[in-house]
Amino acid sequence: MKKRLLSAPLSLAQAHDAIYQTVRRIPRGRVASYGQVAELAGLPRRARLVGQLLWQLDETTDIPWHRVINARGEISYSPSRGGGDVLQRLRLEAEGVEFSEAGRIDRERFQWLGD
DNA sequence: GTTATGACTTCAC
DNA sequence: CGTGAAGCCATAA
Repeated sequence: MKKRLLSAPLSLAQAHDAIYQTVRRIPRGRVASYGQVAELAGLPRRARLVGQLLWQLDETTDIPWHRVINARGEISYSPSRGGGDVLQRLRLEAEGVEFSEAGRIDRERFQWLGD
């Protein structure tokens, strides 16, 4: 019998699809963390995979990638994003999401709780 | 097979 | 609230 570890029922292709579908469900003006997206997609502990997938998206995608933030309620800034991180904040503010002085989002008010 | 890296998360100070 | 260390998982070399 083949070794079977906990919960890996999906192939990578299916996992990617599940994550994209989940991100698409995030309502306008709301945000979700990477870990939350992974969990809602049925992929617990795959937060880093979510980030990796979003990194592959181009500018013409219809996926609201800007509504995905880290668990601290903050945008994940990184040199590898080439300025895309700044764009993320602008897009969120355009949807009515407020940032604290420290550049953080109040999760109690703006985090998406699911459906 | 091992090692290093990263749009992450959690816990301990 | 800020920092650092450890854990985690997929990918690339």
